[in-house]
Amino acid sequence: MGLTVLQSALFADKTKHLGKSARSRARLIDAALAVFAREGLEAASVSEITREADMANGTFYLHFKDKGELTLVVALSVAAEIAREMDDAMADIDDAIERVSFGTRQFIHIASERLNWGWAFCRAFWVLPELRMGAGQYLRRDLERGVAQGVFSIPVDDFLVEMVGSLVNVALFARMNGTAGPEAGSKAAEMQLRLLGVDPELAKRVAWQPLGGALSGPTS
Amino acid sequence: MGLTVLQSALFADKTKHLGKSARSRARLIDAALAVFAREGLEAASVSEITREADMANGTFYLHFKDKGELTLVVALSVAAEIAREMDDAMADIDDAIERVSFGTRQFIHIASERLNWGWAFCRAFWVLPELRMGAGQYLRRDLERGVAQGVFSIPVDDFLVEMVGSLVNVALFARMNGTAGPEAGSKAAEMQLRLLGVDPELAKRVAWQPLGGALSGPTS
Amino acid sequence: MGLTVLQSALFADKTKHLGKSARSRARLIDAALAVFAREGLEAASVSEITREADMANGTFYLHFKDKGELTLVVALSVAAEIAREMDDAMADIDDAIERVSFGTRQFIHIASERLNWGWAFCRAFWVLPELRMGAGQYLRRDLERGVAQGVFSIPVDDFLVEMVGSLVNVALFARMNGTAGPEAGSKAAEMQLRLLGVDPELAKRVAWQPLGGALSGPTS
Amino acid sequence: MGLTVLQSALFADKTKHLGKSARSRARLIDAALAVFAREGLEAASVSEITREADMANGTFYLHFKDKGELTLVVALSVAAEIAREMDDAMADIDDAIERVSFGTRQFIHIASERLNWGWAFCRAFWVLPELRMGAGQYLRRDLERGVAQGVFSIPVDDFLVEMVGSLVNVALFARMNGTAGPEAGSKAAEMQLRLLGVDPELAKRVAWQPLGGALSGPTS
DNA sequence: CATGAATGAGGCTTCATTCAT
DNA sequence: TATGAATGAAGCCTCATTCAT
Repeated sequence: MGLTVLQSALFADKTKHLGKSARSRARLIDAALAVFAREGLEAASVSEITREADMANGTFYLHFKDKGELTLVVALSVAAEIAREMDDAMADIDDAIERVSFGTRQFIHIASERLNWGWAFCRAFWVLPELRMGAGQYLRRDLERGVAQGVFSIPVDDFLVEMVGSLVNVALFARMNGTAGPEAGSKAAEMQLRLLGVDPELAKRVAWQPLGGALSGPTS
Repeated sequence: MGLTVLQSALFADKTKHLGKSARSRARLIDAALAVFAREGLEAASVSEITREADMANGTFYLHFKDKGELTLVVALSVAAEIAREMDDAMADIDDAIERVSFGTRQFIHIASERLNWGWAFCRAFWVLPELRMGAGQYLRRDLERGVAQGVFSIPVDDFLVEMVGSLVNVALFARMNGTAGPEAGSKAAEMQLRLLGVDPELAKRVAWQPLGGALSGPTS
Repeated sequence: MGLTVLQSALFADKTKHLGKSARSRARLIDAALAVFAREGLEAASVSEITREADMANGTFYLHFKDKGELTLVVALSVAAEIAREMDDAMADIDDAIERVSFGTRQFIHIASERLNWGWAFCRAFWVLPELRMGAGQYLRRDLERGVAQGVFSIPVDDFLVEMVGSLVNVALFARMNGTAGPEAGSKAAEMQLRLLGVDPELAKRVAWQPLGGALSGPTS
Repeated sequence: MGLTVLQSALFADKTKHLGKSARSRARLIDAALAVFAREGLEAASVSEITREADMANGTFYLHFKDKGELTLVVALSVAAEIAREMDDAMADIDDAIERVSFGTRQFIHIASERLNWGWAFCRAFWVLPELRMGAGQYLRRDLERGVAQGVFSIPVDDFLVEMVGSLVNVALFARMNGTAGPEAGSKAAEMQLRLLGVDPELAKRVAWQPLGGALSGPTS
């Protein structure tokens, strides 16, 4: 299960039925993802993105007001897509402990497997508050669920969400780096659960249990 | 105790007795800190830094080979200075739990109190591996101490160090943001200790106990 | 027949039928020629060239990777154009003595008559080995022809080619200087022939004979 | 007899008896020679020259008004020194043919043997009219002598001097390049003599005869 | 005389953005 | 819609020269 599952045109593929304009826009988003992943948000230039998308330089501004707008759109598109996939996969998990564990592992899995997403996400995370907010929404609900279920022993507030959420991003970063292997997700999940007050034994058990068919699921 | 304690020329102040060149260099470091804090590492331009330092553009290159060299020097200078101060303050703490707690709180305290240091550190953290490494060294020793003392129940490896370390940076970030108030340090420390396996009650007690005279120490 | 036959846009003129981009590129080449002629290769700055071409600074890099690339392109364009014209004019000259004489005279004539070419060539000659090589190819063939015809009494090698070739450049230089008048070509040709072993009387006769209609040829 | 006879401080050595100022000046000239030889006239920067001379940057302007002044002084110093040595060596040669041959061979020999002189001379030759003039003076006298002796069959004028003189420089250039070996001097001399009207057989004999003790003379 | 820090103009290059086609 | 040439501000860096010590 390597990192190099080739998979281009993630967003463009979904717009075959839409107008030409929407398709161009999607192609730009895909290209931007690739370039962001390669070079980072600031280092990516509009011309490189359009070159990657096989378009003329000026076409960019028909679809986006700004480089900044593109950045946002790309990040949120990725986040939304990941969220959608995860919602699907997690729809019938009730236990907050399992949800947090599965969510973290699954997220890291998806992001690192999907070409360009992992890096793009890492690169954008600390720069785009919108991204952190968006991701935080999901996490927060599970944390609150855990408190309600009496399994997390720590009050949920923005700060907690940021801290627990950042652990996911840091683990993803290590994964992309090569600093950490495929076990990064489990390790991160275990740490989160310990932090949240789950018994260490249980945390380890849940975080390292096989992910089930979900893994091979909607990876595209 | 707000964030706006005016305090310019942190490094320049220490070089009054040195040659003119060293003083100019220090002025550049201070100016860079200010600009990094305002705009981030990449967005800071040499001309803006020299303008901030009231120098001619070319003077910069008398003191640094490169913008990259400056970046490194600034980050490591700050890190070294913080490390020095913290070493002093922590010299006689033996208990690993206390060390981790005190270290985290004190670090956030110092960095957020010193004009520009907090932001500069946050901005540099994810961009400069050297910085993460350097900070990690210190943390790792305390984690290993905790394992040796039998108070931390999780094996120490690079990944753990990165994760626990990142919590400090994330908390500092929230502090600088205004997302978190002065209690950020205690909150972060408490979470770290929980993650490491310290009993939640103990973690809370240690993380929130008064910091002692250290706080009023060398904050400037 | 002075040196100041106004004649701008030598390359641009030939591209009226091509795309806008090619025309801009040609304008840059013409401008570069002018600036090279005025200031020399190294002293010419991109901004001065674009100013001469009435373009924005950045436009330059749409057409050339580099100042170096431009330099080469300009030198080789000129050389190629001169070579083309000379090939045309010399196609039906068989006698090596006449070829060398005519080539030298014609070259100096063309280069000194065409606005900027003379100086640009002189300025580039010692700096661009590619230019010396290219010019050397042509000369060498005529030298070898002369040996084959039994009229040149000196073995042809790289060194000889460089020496004989440099005489052309030196004469052109003197012509541009104003040190030498329009007779520079004949004088240079005569010296070359003497050097090559042609009888002095014959050398003088050939080198000074009227150039025929060629002179009034494609000087534009 | 390689090109790498180490020989630093050519001018500085002669000023031991002079004031400190004169010695510094001479050190700068030597340093400039080295840098010119390494990088060319325009590429040499004042700071590199002073660094080579182990002096402070500003000291330069105590000794020279300008970078341009230095350039001139360096070139003329070298020329004067070479001329002095050659005058010595040629004092008792009467025959113009021998003088031209010996002069050319000896000049190339000295310049290519003396560390830095060869390159510096080549690099300066086309840029400094003063240098060409100076060298031309000497050559002209021998050419006129040859005409007077009835051995050169071509009228002496500025143009001839430039052409014959340039052959020396071109040969030196090829020598420095590595394009030509130690025989460059003889080859060049032979060509000059042929050009001047000397019988090819005689030209060859004279140009290739052993140089005599002169060679081992003042080469350092 | 000498030092070496400082200056600031100017060179090369990139890039977000506009605009005529 | 799309193109791609053009723009010009801005970034990094070098270097001849000046000046306080």
